[in-house]
Amino acid sequence: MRRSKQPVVRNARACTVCRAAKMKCVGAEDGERPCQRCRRTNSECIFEKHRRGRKPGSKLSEASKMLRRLEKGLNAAKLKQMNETPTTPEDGDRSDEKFPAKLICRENNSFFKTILNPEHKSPFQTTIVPQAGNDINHQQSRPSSLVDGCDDPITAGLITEEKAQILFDLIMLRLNPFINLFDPALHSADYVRSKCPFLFTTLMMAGCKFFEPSLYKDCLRLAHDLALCAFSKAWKRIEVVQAFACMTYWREQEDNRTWMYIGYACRMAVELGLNRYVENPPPNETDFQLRERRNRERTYLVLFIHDRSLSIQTGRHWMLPEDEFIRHSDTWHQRGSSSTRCHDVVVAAFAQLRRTAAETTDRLTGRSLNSDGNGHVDIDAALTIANHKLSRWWTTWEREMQKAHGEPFHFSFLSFFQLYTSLFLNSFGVLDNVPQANRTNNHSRALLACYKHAMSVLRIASKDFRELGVLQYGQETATVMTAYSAIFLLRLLRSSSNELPDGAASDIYETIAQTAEAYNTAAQLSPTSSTASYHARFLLHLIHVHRTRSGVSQDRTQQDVHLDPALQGMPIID
DNA sequence: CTAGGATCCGATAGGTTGAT
DNA sequence: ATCAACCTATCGGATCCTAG
Repeated sequence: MRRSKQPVVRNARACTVCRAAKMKCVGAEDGERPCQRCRRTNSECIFEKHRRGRKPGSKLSEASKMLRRLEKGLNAAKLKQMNETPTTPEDGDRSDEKFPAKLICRENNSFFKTILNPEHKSPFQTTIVPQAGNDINHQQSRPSSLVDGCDDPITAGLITEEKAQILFDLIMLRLNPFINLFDPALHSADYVRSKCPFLFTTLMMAGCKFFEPSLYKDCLRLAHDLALCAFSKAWKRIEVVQAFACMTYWREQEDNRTWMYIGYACRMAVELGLNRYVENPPPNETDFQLRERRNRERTYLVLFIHDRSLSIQTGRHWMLPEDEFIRHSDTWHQRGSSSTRCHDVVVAAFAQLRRTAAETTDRLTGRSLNSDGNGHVDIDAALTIANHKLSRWWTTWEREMQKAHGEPFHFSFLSFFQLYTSLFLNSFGVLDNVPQANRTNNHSRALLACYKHAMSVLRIASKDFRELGVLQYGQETATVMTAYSAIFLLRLLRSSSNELPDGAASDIYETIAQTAEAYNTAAQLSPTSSTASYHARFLLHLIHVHRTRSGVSQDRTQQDVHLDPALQGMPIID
């Protein structure tokens, strides 16, 4: 094209409005005034940080690399090499202390390496290579009940329609409050089944995990078959996005496809335009259309939240940007039909919580534009702002939840995530490598905040959730949060016990033990789900190792390091 | 060097206005 | 009502840009 003639020094930036309009963005060069288009249309002229360049661990690029290798006949050699190379989280350099995955992996590298581990090769990657270039669009409106030779639990004869109804109700009642992805008024068993057998099967699988253990294994197999089918046939619809998300919420330890599933779901969500922001919904929209639109929006928000949580847990870069839709999500819960749903309040609240967390993390790790340009990061200032925002967040969302007539669970749930976020962010202010003599007031303020928040996280799990009888239904994220809190507390005890309040040591031990006990009780309630009992043993193991290391006997430490509660079938202490 | 996101040209659809 | 002229929004796709 003619543009290639001279170097065209253009600003290389377009505001969100021009970007959406795909038009040249002129008139905002000074960074002060809005651009011509925004001035004309009277819209907010916002410039976002660009996201160009390859993303770390891009699955698509892996797939196309794989294709090339196959073409060149190097397939065998490369596969062999891959099998020999152990999976290593690649970015060892960046703010190593702060991401839960890194902390948890060091404390106990066998239990969590599967939960959080990013990179294991999935069978899909090697067996199914997406057909690059082949047309995408004609699969759009599929699947109906028995597609492509894949059964759902009903056609497979595992579950009767009546039982499916009951399971569905239980899922909506017990599991949905943790993920807030579904609208029971829209998502009936029939609706989901007619829309997408993959989602239907995935939900049945989750339901069986807790309420019909004898069928769990079979349903899980069907769900995996359908996931494979969804990959290979490139099904593209919102229910597939939801199904992939659901595949990760209550997964087993040995299943390490979280990143791949969520990555795929995020990509599809964007391709489907689930994040399309409509300021004014069409005037003649029926209630059903409204629910379907809200369903799309909710799915995107839930994915955004999940994506950011994973990013914080693992230190990987997030996939979904903070776009216009997300920026307007603080009132999303109010834009439903008549009365506000508590579930929607949770979704809107969490989206804001993630925004604050992301913004602060960027600032703390120096990725933000706001740091002073010399690479210096003012941790204390960033934490002051963050803590202020977090307490405002709580005031706002406690009130919104009251307006929506939330139940005790909803308040505990909001608090659980807020406290964890506070813990995570304030942990940036607790620097182990600074000698105690050089530590400042800010340091001990952050340290005490972490102590308080971590204890509260564990108490919500061990008291509130336990008393409500819902601990076992919590998704993986909740387990990771309690693990991180416990590990963090024990680390504080080891490195800074003299800065903690009196009796902190016994309080910490007791609280972790109570959490373990609560998980143990939860485990009895859902016998096929190994997650809760593994987690209980993991927590007890932490205390045990900590006591052994810091206490009298040190001759068993070597052995303890290799003791893995996830693999050993025995209780660790009494 | 490459993948994939950003930019924005240019074609076009659809709306508005004024002359007939 | 019909039509031309003009205006604006939309979006496919060529090209540019940047991180891995």
